[in-house]
Amino acid sequence: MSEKITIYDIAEKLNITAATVSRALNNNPKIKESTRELVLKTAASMNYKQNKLALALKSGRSNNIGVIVPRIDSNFFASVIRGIEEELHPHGYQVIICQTHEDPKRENENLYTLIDAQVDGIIMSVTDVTNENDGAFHNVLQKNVPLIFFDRSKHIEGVSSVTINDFKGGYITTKHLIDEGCRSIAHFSGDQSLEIFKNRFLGYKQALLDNGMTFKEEYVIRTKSSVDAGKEAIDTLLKLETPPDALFSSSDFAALGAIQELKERNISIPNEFCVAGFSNEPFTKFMELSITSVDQSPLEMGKMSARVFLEQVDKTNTIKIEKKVVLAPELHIRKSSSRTNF
Amino acid sequence: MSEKITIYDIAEKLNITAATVSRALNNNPKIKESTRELVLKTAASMNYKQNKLALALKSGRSNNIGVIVPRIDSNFFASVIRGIEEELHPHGYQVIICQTHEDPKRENENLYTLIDAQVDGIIMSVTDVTNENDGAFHNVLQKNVPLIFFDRSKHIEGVSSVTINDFKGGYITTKHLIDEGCRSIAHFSGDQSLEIFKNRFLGYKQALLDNGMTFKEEYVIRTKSSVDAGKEAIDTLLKLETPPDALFSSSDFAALGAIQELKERNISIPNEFCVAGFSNEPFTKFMELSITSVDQSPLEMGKMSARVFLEQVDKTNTIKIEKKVVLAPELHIRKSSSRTNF
DNA sequence: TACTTTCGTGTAATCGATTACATAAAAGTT
DNA sequence: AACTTTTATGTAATCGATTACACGAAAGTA
Repeated sequence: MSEKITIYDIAEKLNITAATVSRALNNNPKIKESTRELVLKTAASMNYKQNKLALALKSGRSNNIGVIVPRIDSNFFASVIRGIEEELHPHGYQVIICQTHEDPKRENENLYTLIDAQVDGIIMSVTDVTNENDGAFHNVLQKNVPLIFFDRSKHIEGVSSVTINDFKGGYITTKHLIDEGCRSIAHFSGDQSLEIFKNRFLGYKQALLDNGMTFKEEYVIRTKSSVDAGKEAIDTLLKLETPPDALFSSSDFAALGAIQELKERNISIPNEFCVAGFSNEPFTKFMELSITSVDQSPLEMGKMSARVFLEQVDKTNTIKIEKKVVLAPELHIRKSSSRTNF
Repeated sequence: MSEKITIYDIAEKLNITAATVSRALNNNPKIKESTRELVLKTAASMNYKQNKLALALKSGRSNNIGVIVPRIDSNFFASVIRGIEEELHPHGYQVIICQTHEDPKRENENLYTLIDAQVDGIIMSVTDVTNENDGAFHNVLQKNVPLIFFDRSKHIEGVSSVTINDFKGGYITTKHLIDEGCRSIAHFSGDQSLEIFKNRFLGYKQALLDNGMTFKEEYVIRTKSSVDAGKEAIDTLLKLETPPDALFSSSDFAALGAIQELKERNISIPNEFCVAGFSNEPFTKFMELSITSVDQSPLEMGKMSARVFLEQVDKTNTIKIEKKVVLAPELHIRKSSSRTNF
């Protein structure tokens, strides 16, 4: 019933060799037109399907690309993956998904597994920069498999990356809050070992200094990216002697937590307190009190990563290309920080 | 540099044959303990990695499973995929993602591509039941590749499915609205050719009838799953001679649109009007006016689908098993429909 | 001692497709 | 006619691993 038709079956039926069949199917110009047509017709009638595994083994290319993300069920990562899939699909690549759950061990394991599976490239967002076990990464590079980081990257020679300008994201958001009249702006930061959070913080700080405002260490709180973490953090800030009157959060979820807590205390947003987040999660624009946030254009990031991969995949044996693409962040100003008009 | 170490390299180094190396690596009991240890040690020192493609070609199993979804960047599908990945990862399977964008042509194409890629199984959510081109599906079944539908399924003999009890979801939600004192409940439905929407509608209708309320055709509106579609639809309803005082929407997004429009008209929720959605999208619980919604436990649905696949994958040559798993929906009651206490 | 088992390893086919090289037939050239 | 070139196809190796079968050596049995 489930007969697997191979080129040998076709060859046998037509009394020719598999080599001829293969050539006919691949439009090799050395094949007589009549035989080609005959082979093509026979192949179709026998419902022949090329075995990609055999092809992959022979050619050394699997036409699969691995994508490693902390988790897939976050709007940001899902959108990036969507971008990657859409850009790569027309080129015949399939996307294999791996999750790390922020565990460096899983990250290494995934890298090894993907290499074992002979993927033609790996696009990933790093989990933990402090992961000292570079072995897995070097294993990838040594095998000449193109490696591309997106969003969260690591400094490894010969590795391309697609990120957004997080510094600018932090800067323009903070500047916006200043423009709205906020005078003491706090910041929720993330794991400072990750470049993205460090740069958002640096952009925030620079914007303060450039606009004649003082930077206060106590206004910077390291939080996890969750609603509860945001509630806790804002609580700490409000207990200060001189509490802030605005917040730039590196996480939309933490920003939401802060907003919920502020409302609880009857602090009016945006009049008494302005809030801005980061990532432009879908809910930020759905809220009644919509939340200002920085968009990272994840779809574009995914597509760009895929394009960088495509550029590299064929040249992999020549020179190591190291391409750093930096996308521009886009601030979406919404009610949570709009004192002027809305 | 990027030397690919094979069992032949190990064999050569040790002056034995590749067969022996293979057997040693696979813990074949016929191998002398000393040789096994020697091979294992040498393999490790040479950094040998088994070529999965060769293995796949030989064994006919790729250890890849294909997942087809309309789109990946929706919380529901992303969560299902997460569940699948987490359940299958320990078994050594990799997950290949395909998107259909609700296009039956893409659906067929993806099916063929996955079969070409020799996946060991396919887990999918159908795009369009009216898709008459069953060829792709039968091609899968004929090749004895386990096929599992989740959420949106199609009636095909020999195909297992994992769904939720949408009828019950519609029923309990409608009953809840009745219990809150609503007397004329409207319904936003989706594409009635999809079982899920038909069943939610039927559950809604039955709940009305069981509770002595009249079912009105004019209260049922077919909408797309978007905020704008919800706004439009509620507008239509409010123009009726006797407008409804509650809404059960098959889509959270449409429910949100309705809520935004109701607020615009200063209709108080939940006092004057109750709203409930479906899918339990993250934003429904984040809103200040949180939205009542039916949870479909997508993570569990993904895991269950994966388990059904695992059950079938080995028995595929024996009897065709057709397993229908139906998960229970869970109503999350929130502010948008809670008149009593919150 | 002669014969049978057991053990450990080698030989070679196989999975399905591609392709360098060889070769026979056809066509072109002088 | 003799020779060269072109065309179309066949032969066989290759990608890397697995495994049925074969076989020599060691061990066990009578």
